[in-house]
Amino acid sequence: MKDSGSGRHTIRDVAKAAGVSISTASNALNGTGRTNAETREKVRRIAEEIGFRPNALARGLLTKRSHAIGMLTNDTYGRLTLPMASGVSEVLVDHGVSLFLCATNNDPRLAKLHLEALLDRQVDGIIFTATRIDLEPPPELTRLRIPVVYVFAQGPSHSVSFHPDDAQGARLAVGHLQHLGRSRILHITGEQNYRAACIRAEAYQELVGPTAEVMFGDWSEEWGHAAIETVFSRSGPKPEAIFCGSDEIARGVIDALRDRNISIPDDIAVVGFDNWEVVSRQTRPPLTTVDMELKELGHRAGLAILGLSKGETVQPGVERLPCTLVVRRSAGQPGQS
Amino acid sequence: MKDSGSGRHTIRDVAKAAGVSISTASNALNGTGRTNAETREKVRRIAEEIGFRPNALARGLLTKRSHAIGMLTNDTYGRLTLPMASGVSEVLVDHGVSLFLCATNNDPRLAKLHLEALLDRQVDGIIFTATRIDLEPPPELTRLRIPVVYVFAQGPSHSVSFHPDDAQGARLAVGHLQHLGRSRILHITGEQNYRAACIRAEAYQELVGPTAEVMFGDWSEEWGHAAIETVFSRSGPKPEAIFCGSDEIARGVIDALRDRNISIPDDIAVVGFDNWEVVSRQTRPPLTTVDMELKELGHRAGLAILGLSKGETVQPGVERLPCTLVVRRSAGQPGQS
DNA sequence: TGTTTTTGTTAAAACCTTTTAGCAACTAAA
DNA sequence: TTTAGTTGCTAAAAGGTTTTAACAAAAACA
Repeated sequence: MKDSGSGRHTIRDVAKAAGVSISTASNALNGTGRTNAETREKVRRIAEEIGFRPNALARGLLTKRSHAIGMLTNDTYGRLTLPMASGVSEVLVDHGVSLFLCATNNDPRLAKLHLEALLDRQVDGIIFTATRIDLEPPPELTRLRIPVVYVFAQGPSHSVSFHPDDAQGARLAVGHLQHLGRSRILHITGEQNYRAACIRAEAYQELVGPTAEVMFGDWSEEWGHAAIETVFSRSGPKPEAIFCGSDEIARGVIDALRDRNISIPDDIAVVGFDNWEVVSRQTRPPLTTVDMELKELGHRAGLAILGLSKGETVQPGVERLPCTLVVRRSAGQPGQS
Repeated sequence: MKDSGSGRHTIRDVAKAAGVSISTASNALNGTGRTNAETREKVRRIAEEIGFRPNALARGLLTKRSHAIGMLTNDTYGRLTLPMASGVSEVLVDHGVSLFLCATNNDPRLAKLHLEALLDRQVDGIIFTATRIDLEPPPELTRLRIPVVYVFAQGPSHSVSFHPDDAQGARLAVGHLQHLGRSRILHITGEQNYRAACIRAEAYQELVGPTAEVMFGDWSEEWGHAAIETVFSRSGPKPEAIFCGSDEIARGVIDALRDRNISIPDDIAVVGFDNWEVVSRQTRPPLTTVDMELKELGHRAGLAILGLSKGETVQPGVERLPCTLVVRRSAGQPGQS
């Protein structure tokens, strides 16, 4: 079975080898139209034999579905979007859909360039991702004729978006601490211009009540250190527990507490947020933290964009997916409530 | 200018509006064939006006160049491949080429699925990435008619691949330590079945001579701790400096040394490898470490696959890109040699 | 003036597939 | 035996672009 010119076999080769017309071959392979069972089998066998695979470009051109979707991500492959993207990819590949990855580096010019390229390629849909709240999604996105799904990001009012349930996650963490009998609970978290930080802080305040105190800073380990410095350089009662806005912050907090010979969790219990294992597994003691189930988030977003691109309707609005609590040793033992 | 059916404008719309034939429009837009300067301008102006953009599927179908390349990556978005991928993407987008991201999760079935999808889409080339040495690239890769570039991974003998120059990076680190007057230098590194680990270890041994000692383990912070435990639980002279195979290991090492009240860098100087800023910036003291210039690596790989896909020839073999040393405080002050 | 060259334009083919409409042959009903 | 319906197959159109070959008109040459 010799190559004909360009390389890959076309459906024409299959048809010729099977002694049928191109249309029959197509029908047989796709199970469309009317075909004799016998010829159908024959065509399929031959296609298999010569390793025929349909040209996705030609197919897409005709059917107007490219079976590709684009993902625009503004942070350069942060640890949030990537496990999520992996979840998206998992879902898509099972449906024969491929994923274009576009990193925009927060550069609007680049975002536009990527978006145009995606449209030129006739992608069936776009997933837009951004963690910062102060960066608006490009307004062109709302005027597209293809579906858009937002993850971590706020789309326009009638759009479809997926977020971790930050409030529920915060309640999980705080509730766990309260259940351990701690009542003076401090919240050390990241930048206030991240919506997630605010939502978590609010849920925390609601649960803790008047003694609640939120310290905003940035998302770094350093800030965790600095915050502890502040707390211990001022007078007044010290907290019995600290709920941190990220695992990195928690790591800084834990290190700073250890420097002060404060026992964790006996003197102060600590809970993080992210379950970024490379951090949460390595703190001493290992960190009890909130897992945002990023992969599942990706699954859901993938299924949504897949459905939308097929013309199915998907419940619009913000869907918030539940977080889970991963109990390690920085706040109560697994077995001890 | 009304939408015609499916949505986007076609070159037919441009031609009609400009009062010329489709071929003239195409020639004018692409600068091919012979066209009167005046008509050329007119066509271009009109195309701009109505926002015409050529359908990449149709173009690709005809020209046999899809202007897309695929990236097969076996580790689920590790911190090595991703900055690299970002570099690839940067180069590609400037040439109007898009990137398919395929995460294979070390699953050969998934790898095959992704590879087939990429071929169906007529990608112009493939970048294959894998950090583990014990996992062979799928053998199908060598039989493709499109170019393949390997990064971090070993391709077949006559293929094109890019690696960080691990040996040079190791020499940079060890040389720096020696320059600071340290001679008893220990090397604590990761798994022996990573080629990078072996190369670095060898370069280290060559430079340090008979007193060299390599401790293989895994790539975790925990192993850094454990290694120090071992070193200090046995008799004999202690090292004056430690060259670590990764920043994570270095972090474990530094923490363990601090626990023992050993001053860094005065008693023992420490150098890492990776410059993973989220780690290296946060150790106390901040970590002097080797940067593999991953983005640059991506640039080079992107340019290579781009050139190859245009039919240019690219020097085959393994190209190793120089690492740089980032001097922080864990091994000598910047100003003090 | 007649011949060749150059210039600007275009119709048509090609890329590979899916889908529509139609054709022939056969079967079932009248 | 005619009519209607079914079955299996195929030619042709369509999708949007690039490219080839051809054509007319104008320009250059003899």
